[in-house]
Amino acid sequence: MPEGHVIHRLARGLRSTLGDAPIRASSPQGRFEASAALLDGERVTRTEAWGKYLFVSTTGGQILHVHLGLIGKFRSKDVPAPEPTPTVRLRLENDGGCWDLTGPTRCELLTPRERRAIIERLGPDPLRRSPRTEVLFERLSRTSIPIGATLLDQSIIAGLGNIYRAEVLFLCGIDPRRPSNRLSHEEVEEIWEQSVRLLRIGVTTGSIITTDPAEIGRTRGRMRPDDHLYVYHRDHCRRCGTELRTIDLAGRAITYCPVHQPT
DNA sequence: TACATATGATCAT
DNA sequence: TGATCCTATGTAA
Repeated sequence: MPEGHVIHRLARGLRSTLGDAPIRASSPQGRFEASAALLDGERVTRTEAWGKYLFVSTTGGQILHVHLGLIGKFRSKDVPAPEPTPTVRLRLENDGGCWDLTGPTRCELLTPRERRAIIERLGPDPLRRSPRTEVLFERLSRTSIPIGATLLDQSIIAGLGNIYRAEVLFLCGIDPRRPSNRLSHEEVEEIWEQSVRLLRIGVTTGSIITTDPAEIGRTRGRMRPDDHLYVYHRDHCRRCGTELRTIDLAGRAITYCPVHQPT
């Protein structure tokens, strides 16, 4: 489930379980064997997430870069760890924990320069402090590409994926087809604030939850998955029941509510 | 069994 | 815009 919140959780999880002890690194699948050998015996010094990009630095100066893509997973296993499945590209483990990476779109060792190049081409990450709405507004104001498409562009805002883009636009009441440069300053601010809020909930809970429990009136106890979202992958609006519309933007399907997101 | 699908990005045309 | 990469899961045949 890789949108930005997952990567930030991974950064924390890897750091806290692997701690400062030397790690064993291996590539049961074989495609990362030579690089894994360079990580083997090192200690993790830093883990960081920038949008959906994960970096793990080690004492020996290695920088591991992982991007999960659409189907990648970095799973935590209890130690002592079970035999890895044949698809595990990379296993990192020590007495504190074990992590199995499968299906990544990127798994590579980078130089500091290469790492910097990746980070520099990313837009502001709502889960980080630094740049804020001004940067986002400036970038959106330069293009007439629909806002539903630009929110997926990691060089404009880093960390949102196909679920968050649909839910953020719903909560902001913005039609995804609207040209990016026709958003008001206030609307861009709200997009940023909602992104920050929702991604933080994602980091805390591990799930993408955008609905307000008070509104949904969840039947006491835990929410059902069907209660988590307003529009993504739904047929009818979770708020008003209206039949939703689905269009293609930036090569992916986005669903919106014609009532709450008027043209 | 086989196929469709998925919370992504890149590269070729 | 389309093809491609990578894996796991659910549904259809």
